[in-house]
Amino acid sequence: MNNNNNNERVNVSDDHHHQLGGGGSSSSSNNNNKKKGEKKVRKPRYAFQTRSQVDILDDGYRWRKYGQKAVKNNKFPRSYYRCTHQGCNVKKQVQRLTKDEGVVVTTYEGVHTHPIEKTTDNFEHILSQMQIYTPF
DNA sequence: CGCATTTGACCGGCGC
DNA sequence: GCGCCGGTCAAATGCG
Repeated sequence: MNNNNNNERVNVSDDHHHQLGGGGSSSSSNNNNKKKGEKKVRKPRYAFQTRSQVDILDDGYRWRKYGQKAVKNNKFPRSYYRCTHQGCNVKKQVQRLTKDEGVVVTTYEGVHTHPIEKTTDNFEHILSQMQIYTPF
């Protein structure tokens, strides 16, 4: 997010005709790869397994869905959410189990840099049944 | 009027 | 080298 409306992507061909992915643009002279030497900020990944009927679990933060794609392993599509807070680049991934439609796997990436907005009573109930998997 | 949500397209990496 | 998979962005629309 961040402001700045100058978000124009350098499109060599302005063709807005549908083009198959992959082909088309590319093969251009690129070079400027300004990379900010950030410290190795490792983003821990936390996976929570919860039993819920809806994908939208309010854990007290604001989430904005930014994509939805179906994986081959799962019959249901995967939902991608992102925290809409300033400086809070936390990503959330929700996936439903094919075998158990009532089971939802929520994977959190990163850590929140701001206090919780609110604590949902339901959220506490979810915490009670949710199991945390931390492979890192 | 603002923002969150939705869909499509595209890119990038990896496998074969 | 190309194909497939997975992931993210981007614009438009609807709702509050």
